[in-house]
Amino acid sequence: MKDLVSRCPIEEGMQVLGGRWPTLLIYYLKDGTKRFSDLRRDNPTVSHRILTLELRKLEKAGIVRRTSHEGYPLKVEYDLTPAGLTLVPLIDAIGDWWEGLHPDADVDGAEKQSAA
Amino acid sequence: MKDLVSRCPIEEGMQVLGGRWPTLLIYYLKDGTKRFSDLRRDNPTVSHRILTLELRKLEKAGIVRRTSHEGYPLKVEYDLTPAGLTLVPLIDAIGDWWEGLHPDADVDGAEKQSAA
DNA sequence: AGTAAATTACGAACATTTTTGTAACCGCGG
DNA sequence: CCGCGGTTACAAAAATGTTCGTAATTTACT
Repeated sequence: MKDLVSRCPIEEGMQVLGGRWPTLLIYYLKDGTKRFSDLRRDNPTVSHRILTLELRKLEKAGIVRRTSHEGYPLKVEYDLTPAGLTLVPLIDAIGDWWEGLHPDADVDGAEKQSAA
Repeated sequence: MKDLVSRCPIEEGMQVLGGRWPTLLIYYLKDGTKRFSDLRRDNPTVSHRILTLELRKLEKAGIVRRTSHEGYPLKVEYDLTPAGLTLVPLIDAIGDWWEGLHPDADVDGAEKQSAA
């Protein structure tokens, strides 16, 4: 997603939220403050480089806050900003919408038996 | 966005809506039925191949409906399904949220003079 | 006690994978 | 011969992953 093609706030917002990780990260941060390594452990499928990049992007967008503590061992904490918190119900709504549209359809192919 | 890392409906929904085009297309279709070439003209920055792909993805997701008319010259019409229509206010909400978070901040670098 | 190794949170270089674009082609009618 | 609405093959670009290195402190081991 290199650049925008319009000045639509929807497009701008989706550029930040659009990828695979942003909503996931927001969801993990919903539970409260997390350290970088916590987030790494929470979703091991994201590389630390991308995790860093995504967190920075969310930080720059004003969705998460990064708090770097001085001492050693290093400690950096991430949590949602107030704006990030207000976003949560909105992406929740999209989840609900999707769930209503595709009721319990498993996209991946697991759990084939529905009525046992 | 190759595959999902969770069975979260939010992630599944975002996988469909996530790119640059889906929300744009939904917005153009909000105005009513459009032909393929209309959509091409509406956003000339998308290649026709990707437009086809995106439209098909949205169709498969149940967001847009594709109606192929028989005769010649060819005529294919696209419009939002009821589910697609219910989605509109949700992505609107995201746009509003973003706008509230970044009030008239131009992300691109244009109109530098704010207080003339 | 002294040294190697792990942890912590990254940054940078390079490799791979995924996405998007380009160009050509299709059948057919105006 | 172009336009409609695509599809296919190939090419470019973008996203993501992998690996190595950093600074300082704790832990592990001998």
